[in-house]
Amino acid sequence: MKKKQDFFDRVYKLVAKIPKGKVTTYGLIAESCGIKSAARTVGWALNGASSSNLPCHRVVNRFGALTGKVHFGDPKLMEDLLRSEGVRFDEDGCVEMKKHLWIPPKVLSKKANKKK
DNA sequence: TGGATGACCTACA
DNA sequence: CTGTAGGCCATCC
Repeated sequence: MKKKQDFFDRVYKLVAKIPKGKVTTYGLIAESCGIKSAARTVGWALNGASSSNLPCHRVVNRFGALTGKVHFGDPKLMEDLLRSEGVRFDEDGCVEMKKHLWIPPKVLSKKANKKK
């Protein structure tokens, strides 16, 4: 059962590669891992990331809302971190994905090749 | 081994 | 267009 560990590793690496001041979504991470249908599992991966040095605060849901802020221990800390990086928040408490949404190169190539 | 849960997303009515 | 239901993958008990 080391393969599943590999899945986690993918998410960890991706999250760790997220540029500063940018945010990504679970769906994109899941797709980058090869399974867009496993967006939920991605959240689980981050669940363990909460205990790691990974910038899980850069990972948000499709709406750009900090869904896992509670798992950080300090919701305001998540906002503060993103704000510190230059990320702007909406009045709804969502991140400006239009300006800070970061998409993994793999997905970018795939989508580009897929001719959306 | 099997059932239940989870920081989600997509599809259909 | 809005709302509801289902599904997918992995981990935990």
